[in-house]
Amino acid sequence: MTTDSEATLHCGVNEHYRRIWHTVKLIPAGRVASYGQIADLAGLPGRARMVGKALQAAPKPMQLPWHRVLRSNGQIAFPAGSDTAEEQKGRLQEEEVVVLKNRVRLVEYQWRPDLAELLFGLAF
DNA sequence: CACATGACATCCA
DNA sequence: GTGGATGCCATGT
Repeated sequence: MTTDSEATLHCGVNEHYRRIWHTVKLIPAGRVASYGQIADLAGLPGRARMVGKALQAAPKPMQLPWHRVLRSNGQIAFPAGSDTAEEQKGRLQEEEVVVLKNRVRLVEYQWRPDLAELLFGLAF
C-alpha cells in the first residue's frame, strides 16, 4: 500500500467525514441546518455534496441527528413520500418542528449558533 | 483514464 | 413559482 490509498486515508476523506459528523451532532433538537451550512461550519466551504456523502456513509450506531439536515430551501432531500422522507418528517415532528409539503420554514427553525456554541463544539 | 451519479448550492432567465 | 447551467468532489462503472 503505497500511494494514494494511504494518502487518501491520512489527509483525506475520513478526516473530513469526522468533522462533518461532529458538526452535525452540534445541531440542537428542534432546530435544523442546511447541507451547505454544515459544510461551512465543518471548514469545507462549497462542499455541501460531501455532507450528503458523509451522512450516507455514517455508521448507524453513531446515532447522528441526520434528520436535522435539510436543503438550503428547507426541503427534505429525499423524494416526498419515500420511506426515508417519512422517517425524517416523523423525527422532526417529534421535536416540534413543523413539516409541510416535505418542507420546513427555515426562518423559524434554522439553527443559528452563536460564537460560544461554536467554540465549545468545534474546539475538539 | 473517461464518464456518470448524487442525502447540494448559487445564479440567472 | 419553475427550470437550466455551473461549480463542487467522492464513488462506482
